[in-house]
Amino acid sequence: MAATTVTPAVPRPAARPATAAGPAGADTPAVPLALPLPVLHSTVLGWYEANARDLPWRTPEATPWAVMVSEFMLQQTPVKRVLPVWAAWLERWPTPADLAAEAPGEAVRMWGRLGYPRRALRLHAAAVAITGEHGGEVPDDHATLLSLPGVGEYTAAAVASFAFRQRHVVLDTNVRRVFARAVTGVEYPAQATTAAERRTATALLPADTGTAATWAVAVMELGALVCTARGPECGDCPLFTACAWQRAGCPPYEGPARRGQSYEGTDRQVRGKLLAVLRAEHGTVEQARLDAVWPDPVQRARALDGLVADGLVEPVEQGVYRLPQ
DNA sequence: GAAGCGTGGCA
DNA sequence: TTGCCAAGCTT
Repeated sequence: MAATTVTPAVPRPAARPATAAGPAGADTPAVPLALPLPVLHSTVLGWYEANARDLPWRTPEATPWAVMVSEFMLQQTPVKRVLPVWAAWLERWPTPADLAAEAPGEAVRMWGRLGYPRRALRLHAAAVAITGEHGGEVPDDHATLLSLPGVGEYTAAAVASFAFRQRHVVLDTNVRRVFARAVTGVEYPAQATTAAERRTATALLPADTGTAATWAVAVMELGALVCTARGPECGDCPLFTACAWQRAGCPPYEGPARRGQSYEGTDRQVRGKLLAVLRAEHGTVEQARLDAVWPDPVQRARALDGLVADGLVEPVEQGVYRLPQ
């Protein structure tokens, strides 16, 4: 990093637009901020050093497996709810082989109420693959990580970056929002990740490997703590004066309506209720117990069929079910 | 590319 | 209260 002192205050940028698409438009990488790259890096990294949360999966003692478990659990679930389950999970299954030796249903049970229990099944399947095909060690390269069940582009980059300190573009919802505001000048990113976003993130990634790894987690943390979806704390933001959205006067979001996920009355809700019964029961469960959770028999049957199809529930005999063995 | 997939907290 | 959001992945 440059010898310049890391100060919270950012030099006041020139009076030209913060973002300038190149002459060729969308195919040209956006010019990142009205801020030299080294200054941007030291500003965000300095902020991170002073404000990062002490999360257990960020400690030096955290194994790659511990990092990977945290990434699975954090897919769409807030940190606060993940913390206790993560700790219990790693106490019980300190290595992939420990989990792989158990029935998948035990993973579903331990998952508790984190939501999206298919993640538990995929984490178990990933542990089986790691144990059987990778010598019991979490793979350290992006492509191999990507081949594991439940590991997509984000998770592969996150594990490679956080657990193995590699240099990868880590694009999650936090990072996308920070760049949407600071670089592009809009309140929210598009629904799906675009090539332009990836170019921007690539252009901003520090060249040094170790610095890049810290940068990735630092930008995520900024999005999680300051540049939040609702009620961002712009007054506390290290990028306040450089932020394109701020300089544009914080224009409200204008894109298509962000899809709200309805829940009440959906199959998802029924699946959740059915699985809650199965999780609480350590043996088999009779049909009548399941029938009690939802009045509509058609929807109930559809939800149960879906759970069976997903491998989250195992039919034992006619009218008897259990978590998968 | 859009839809489906849990759950809880907060404004 | 209701709607929105939370370190996405799979089909």
